[in-house]
Amino acid sequence: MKDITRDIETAAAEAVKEIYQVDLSPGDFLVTSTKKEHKGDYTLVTFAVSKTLRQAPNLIAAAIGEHMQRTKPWVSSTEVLQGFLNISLSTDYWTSVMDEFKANPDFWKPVQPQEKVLVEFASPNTNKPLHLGHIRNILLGWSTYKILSACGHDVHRVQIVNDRGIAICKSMLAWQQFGEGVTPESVGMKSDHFVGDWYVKFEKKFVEEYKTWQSSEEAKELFDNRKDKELAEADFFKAYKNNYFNTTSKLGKDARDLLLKWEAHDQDTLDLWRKMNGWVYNGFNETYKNLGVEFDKLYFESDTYLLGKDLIEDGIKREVFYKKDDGSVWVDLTEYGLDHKLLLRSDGTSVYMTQDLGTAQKRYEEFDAQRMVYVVADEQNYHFQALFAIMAKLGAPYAKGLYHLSYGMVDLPEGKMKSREGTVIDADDLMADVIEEARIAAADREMKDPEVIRRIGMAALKFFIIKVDPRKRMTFDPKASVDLQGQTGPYIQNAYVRIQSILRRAGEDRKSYEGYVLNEDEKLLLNLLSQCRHTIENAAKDYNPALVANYAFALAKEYHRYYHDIKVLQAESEVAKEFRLVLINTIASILVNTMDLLGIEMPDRM
RNA sequence: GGCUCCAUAGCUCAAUAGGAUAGAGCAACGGUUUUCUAAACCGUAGGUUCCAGGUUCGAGCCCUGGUGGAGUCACCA
Repeated sequence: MKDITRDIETAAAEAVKEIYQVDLSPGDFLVTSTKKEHKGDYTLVTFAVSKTLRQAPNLIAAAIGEHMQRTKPWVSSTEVLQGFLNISLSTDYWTSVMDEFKANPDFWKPVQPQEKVLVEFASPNTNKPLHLGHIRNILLGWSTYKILSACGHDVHRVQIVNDRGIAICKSMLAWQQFGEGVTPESVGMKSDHFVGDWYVKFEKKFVEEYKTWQSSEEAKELFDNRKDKELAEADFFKAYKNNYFNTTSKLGKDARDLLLKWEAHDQDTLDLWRKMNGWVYNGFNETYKNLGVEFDKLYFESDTYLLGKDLIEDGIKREVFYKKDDGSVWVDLTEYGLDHKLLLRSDGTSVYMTQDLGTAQKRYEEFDAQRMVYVVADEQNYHFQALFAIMAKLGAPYAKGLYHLSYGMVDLPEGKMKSREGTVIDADDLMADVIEEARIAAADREMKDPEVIRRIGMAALKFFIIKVDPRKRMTFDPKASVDLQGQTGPYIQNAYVRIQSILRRAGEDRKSYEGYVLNEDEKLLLNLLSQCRHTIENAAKDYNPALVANYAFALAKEYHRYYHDIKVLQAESEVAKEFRLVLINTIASILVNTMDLLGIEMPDRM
């Protein structure tokens, strides 16, 4: 497989060995694309090797350049600027690069020793429908799965569904008390939204109850006896809300009773729980389908929340963990720069961490994965540091392969999304909106195919989110997310569509392009194509799909310019036309493949 | 308050591993279509890369100190 950068590095190493009698490996050199304002295709940077070779960078560059020109027929000319050696490659070399791409349709895929990898993403709670934050999570998870698969790994997609706990009990209780037997069907509502509405209903009723209680003697007395006399009444009751829920509230007690009954396997409660969660899953599945994602295995918290206790027992025996007098179990993570973490409550029940330890172990046993990736928002950074540290301390064989793909929260132009203020953007609404915008934009165009319009709208949405570095917090501007021009998904789709249009007219018969002399734009495009593999490699190494997104955009941009300047079907010669047809066909294939890594589908016309 | 992360054009984002004169898009202004799809292309304008030091041939990137913002620091999940 041709690797231009590697060829240059190797040639440089050879030159250094002959001229300086010093052994350097190809990896010791830095090769970049030559800046547009200078002559040349690739640039060898010699500053770094200057010390080892004990010579000025410009002299080294000159010497290597001279040697390359003498010994490598594929180097047509070189030029030295300070420590930069700008190298121009011969036409033959460029043609041979095109030959290789043509002969190996998989040239863009990195080749890595296969590993078994688990990617966990989505992982919703079952009391509310999915929202914008889930979309970022799901796109990152899906794309990570795609990218790692392209690298040759065996990747499995899993999620853990938070299907138990007080939250779903609130929805259940509200439906039970105020629902009068309505169902999603009877009211004609998407079923996860239906359950979410009962959760909201509970909160509303609870706040009403709380407000009423605040004027009671009991509440007044509590407020008068507050520790901090400076505290205003509103602030006091805001802070006391949780306490009220757990101690005084009738609704709070009912909800907690429901949770206790669930834990005691009360049949009626389990039936209700199954019914409501079933509604939620139907709704989720529709959303996943619209997003174009699927999973290999679902873990349910109701199955896993008791896991991990034997790991804790084992840890205590081996004195990795310790037990306090009250019976609670802890681990000391100060050697990792962290704190002491609780693993079991004094009453012997689990906490979140316990469950995560158990789930990781279970997955490892089930999948035998070398790597497990958790796509979870950065608010849980500390949790995952602790989780991984505990695994390492336990000496788990898979500890080294654990990775937290941590991503920043999604903000709106007005600030944070807040469910209490109703500013959370719903996933289903959002998808419907972007598709509707695409439909409106297509109004004065010929294309009316709903499937194409769907792809365009979804491309706008997905690209807008996934082009941003996952680690960074991002601002989601609903207006900008439906843009179809500029640095967008549809812009890239359009580049692909333009190519398809040419290829349709060109017919099937392909002849030789031998002897064709490439222009500068074509070298640039080949150069970009050759970088695809490195880009995907880096994206896999860093778990960063944004790199692929930015690459696809750069390629589309370069192609749009080429399309504008260079004619293919009316080329100046037969060889030019033939070469260009192969070139644009390759570009189309890279565009469709890289976009597929992002979960974005291409239309053939738009 | 401790720890972690972030700060780049009016706005949203880029910038291989420390490499040349920090790039795109949007918004603004001007131009391009009898031509393979104008969801495109070209141009103009826009920067003390938060501040102050340091490291070196070279710093948006590394180090120190500050400023501003976010997250976290539950026998919550």
